[in-house]
Amino acid sequence: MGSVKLGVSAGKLTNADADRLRRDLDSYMLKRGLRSTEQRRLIIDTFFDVGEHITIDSLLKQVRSVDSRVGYATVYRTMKLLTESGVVQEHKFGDGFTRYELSDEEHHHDHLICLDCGKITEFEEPLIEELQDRVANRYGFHVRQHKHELYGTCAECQKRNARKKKA
Amino acid sequence: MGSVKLGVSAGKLTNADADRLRRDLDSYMLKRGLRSTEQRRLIIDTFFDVGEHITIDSLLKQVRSVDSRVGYATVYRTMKLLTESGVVQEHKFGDGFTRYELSDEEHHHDHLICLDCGKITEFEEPLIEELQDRVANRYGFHVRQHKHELYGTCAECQKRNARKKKA
DNA sequence: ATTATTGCAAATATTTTGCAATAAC
DNA sequence: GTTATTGCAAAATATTTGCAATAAT
Repeated sequence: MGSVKLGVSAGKLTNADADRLRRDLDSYMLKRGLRSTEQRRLIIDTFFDVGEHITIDSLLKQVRSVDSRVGYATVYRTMKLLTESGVVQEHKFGDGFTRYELSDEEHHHDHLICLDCGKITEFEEPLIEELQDRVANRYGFHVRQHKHELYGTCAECQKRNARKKKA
Repeated sequence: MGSVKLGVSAGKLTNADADRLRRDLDSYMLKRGLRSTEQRRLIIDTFFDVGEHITIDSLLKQVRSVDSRVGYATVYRTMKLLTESGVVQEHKFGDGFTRYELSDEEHHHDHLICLDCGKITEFEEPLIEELQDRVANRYGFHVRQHKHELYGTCAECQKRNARKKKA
């Protein structure tokens, strides 16, 4: 809502990466004869601005602060479109809300999810990916996508909890 | 349904492990004054028999083949009880159904999920767990649980698909 | 002019819950 | 006898869909 908008960042991606994704999306839409509507542009722009792990609800709120008439089915449909185009990835971290983030093919990352405050942190660990491939090979399994999520308590919440205990 | 029942196995766990889990459950229920009803016994016995990655639907079907009057809310409530006691673990593999399996504290395992046939295979890889702990340490993150799932195509489905392509 | 898209409301699908009846302690 | 548990139906939750109106091509 009253949040500070930078209008520059798209999460941890560089502007060049974000631009590439936008071009990917354009060509995807062109190929299928999909149309560029006011709503889609607004939703997509808002998402690229806010990025990182946003929920439909939160995205809709931001979108409606600009155009209050946008329906939530449109947001769902637009995010589905983005997902199908490969430009964004869906995540379900178990709180019941689907979250979306821009794809980053170069640097695949996974997630730490704090069960206390909900904060989501990204991590990269190529060695894990390597071992994972080796495991898949053992079973002759062809990996198309994967999910590696650590659930627990983030550093800040641990500190906060320790303080609370003392008091 | 007409499936072969061994009446022995509880997935990959040994009988000793399964027995320990049952004792854990008993003491958990005793401590909280929870009651052993006919329905609960039936549901729990059926689950211990069938085990591994079963869904509520499938479990209810098996239970109803013995006692057709059991309601599905009872199955949900019983599985929630088992989960809260720590005896079973819930998994959501993304097909919309929650699956349950007996906890195995000794040998933690993760999953390969075939997107073609739905087969779920377990794997163990202590080195990944180790690296994972190291990652968590980097962030001062305290891991309480984790999820490592590889989605793709299993060996059999790859073969089957190759055959189909030829034909 | 054709047809993709929108917004609404209704439908889905899984899980949860309120409540009166029942059964375990 | 007290209170946890059951089964049913209704509610809750997130997402999807049918459809008439609208807008992009």
